[in-house]
Formats: sequence, structure tokens, C-alpha cells
Amino acid sequence: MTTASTSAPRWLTDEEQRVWRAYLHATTLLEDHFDRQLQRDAGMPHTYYGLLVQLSQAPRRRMRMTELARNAKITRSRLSHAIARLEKNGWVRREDCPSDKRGQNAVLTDDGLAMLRRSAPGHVEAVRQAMFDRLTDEQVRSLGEIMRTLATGLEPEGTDADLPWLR
Amino acid sequence: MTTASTSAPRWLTDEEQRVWRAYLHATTLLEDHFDRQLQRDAGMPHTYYGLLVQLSQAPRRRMRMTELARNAKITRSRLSHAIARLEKNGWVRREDCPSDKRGQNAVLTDDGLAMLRRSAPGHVEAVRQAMFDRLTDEQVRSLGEIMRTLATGLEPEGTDADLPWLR
DNA sequence: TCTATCTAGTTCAACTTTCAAGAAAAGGTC
DNA sequence: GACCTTTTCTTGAAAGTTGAACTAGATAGA
Repeated sequence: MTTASTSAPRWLTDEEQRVWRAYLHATTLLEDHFDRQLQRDAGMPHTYYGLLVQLSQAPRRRMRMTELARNAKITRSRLSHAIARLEKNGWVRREDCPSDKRGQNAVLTDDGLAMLRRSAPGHVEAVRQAMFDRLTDEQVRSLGEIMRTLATGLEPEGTDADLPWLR
Repeated sequence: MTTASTSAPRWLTDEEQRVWRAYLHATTLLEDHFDRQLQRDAGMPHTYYGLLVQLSQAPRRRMRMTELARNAKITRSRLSHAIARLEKNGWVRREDCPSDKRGQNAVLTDDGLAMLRRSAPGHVEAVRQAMFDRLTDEQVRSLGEIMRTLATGLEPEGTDADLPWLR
């Protein structure tokens, strides 16, 4: 008999534990670092900044809410609150979707774009300093492959998976 | 003249952009994944679970608040709230530090240890499924090195750095 | 000693995120 | 069309986090 719930747990090896710990430390510190950098220089957390970046790269600087949530890997609820806040700042506005009356488009305003242009150089520099300047080309390549693998693992093709933007 | 604020920004290359995006996607999905797994199976977010793990591995199952914050890479404020919540659950209790009257020890209770033993197998399994089962040995090794490098970069030896637990 | 400064930890208010519930439109089936 | 289900997005309350202010005790220098 070997069901998941009763079989002996496959504990992590010493190396795996060290890697897992290092992963948690690094990601926690990096998130804290960029949140602070952007709160200071752009007046918003990193997640919100990422939303503006997405919008700035979308055709006509606008995107359907669910699509934006999918790109950002967050729930629609979280996105609703975030967009409400960014709207209050004047960096985004909402717009009814012409083809689907349930739908909303989030639109990056001129002010939003300006804010983005102002803060982008500083943020890119911070990303460089904290990440790319510290890794060899080979490590960057490897990190990309690893992260793509892990992300794909959590959002498989077919998908009955519990994805944030479908919740 | 080449000051940080006026020189042309060193934008990310296409590959760097892809790696950065993949990093954000993977870490966001992983955090969401483990937070949900632990909220479901242990009734607490991943950060809180990590605190119990730390305490369980500390001598006499206790640790000074600031020390715990340093290990978890979080602020003392955040830790105060977290411990208050865990105390309400009966999994941790506070204890005055004998040698420093300002100090507090967070102590893992028997109930806390029991809860940890109950939920550890499921969590380890989740970590395996989402991370280690998907990577080659070489990738695991590489990930460890990369994450150690990035973490060290944000908390250098000497240190005038803006570290969460010193704020 | 007296005083200034620093460290440990907590607290409050503001902000962000989650979770569950709900309104409104779309899509499918008979 | 009438009915049921699904999709889209929002809301409100509870939980978690942040940043600044604060208390109390430790530390160091005159």
C-alpha cells in the first residue's frame, strides 16, 4: 500500500534544504528591496508598477482586466483593488469594453505613462544592481530556464489548475 | 560627466527582460501556491509557517525576536504581529529574556510542535512537486548558487545596508 | 553620575491582499 | 424564448504588512 497520505515523506536532502532556504531568503529580500525602491521613487508597490508596465506595452495602452490579471499572475479581486488605487492616482482609467458588456479595459493615462518614464531608469538600474550585475551570463541563462520551468509547472497547458486569475 | 541620475539608463537586453519576467512570474506563482497550500493544511500563511520551523530548529525551541526576524528576513514590526497571531493560536508563547529586560523570546509550544509535525510531510511534498521534482540536479545546484549570490548581495558583510530587521 | 544615544520590541493608522458573496452579461440547451 | 451554467468584474470584511511614533532598558562618554 502506498497512498500519498500514508507513505513515508520524502524529506529534503541537506542540499535541497539549503537551496530551498536560499531561495526563500533571496526572494524575500529582493521583493522587499524592489518594493521599497519603488515605493520611494514611484509611490507604489512593485506589483502596481508591473501593472503599469504591462499596460504601457499593450496595444493602445489598454487591456482587459482578466488578461491583465493573467499576465501579472494575480487574482482579479486583487487587480480590481489595485486598479481602483491607480485610478485614484490618475495613472489608469477604466473603460467599458465595447464587445462584451461585462468587460472592463484598464487604460494607462498620459500621466501614468509620464510617471512610468520618470521612474523606469531608476528601477532598471535597481534591477541591474541587485540581479544582473551579480550573475554571470551563464547564470542568467540558467536562471531563465529554471524560472520558466517552475512557472510552467504551476500553469500547465490543459489546465484544471488552481490559477489565481480564474479564482 | 557621468552621474547616476543623468547618464543614459542601461536598459535590459531582450534576454534579460525575459529572465526578469520569468523570475517574477515563477516567484509570484510559487508564493501563491505555497501560501494556499499552507493556509489550507496548516491554517497560516507561508511566512508564519517558516517562523515555526525556525523555532523548532533553535536550541530549546526559542529565539530572540530580532534574531528570528533576521533569520526570516522580515521587519520586527511584521514579526510582532505574526507572533501575536501565532500566540493566539497557542502555537507560540512569549517569554521575557533573562539577560536583557528589553528582550523577548518567542517559544514554540508543544501544540505548535505538534501542528508542525502534522503539516510538515504535506508541505515538503508540495515543495518537491513544485520545485525539486522539476529540476535536474545540475539546475538545483545552480539555483542554490544563484540564490546565495543574490541574497548575499542584499545583505553584505560590513553593512550599512537597509535590512528589514534593523528598520 | 548624568546625559545623550542607541537598541529591543510594540503599537497605531494607513494600505494591501484574501476570501466569500454577489450583480450583470454571455453562452448553451431544450 | 426560458432556463441553467459560466464568465467577468466588483465589493466588503477580515487578515496581513508597512512606516512612523513610542516606551523602556542598555550603553557610552563627559
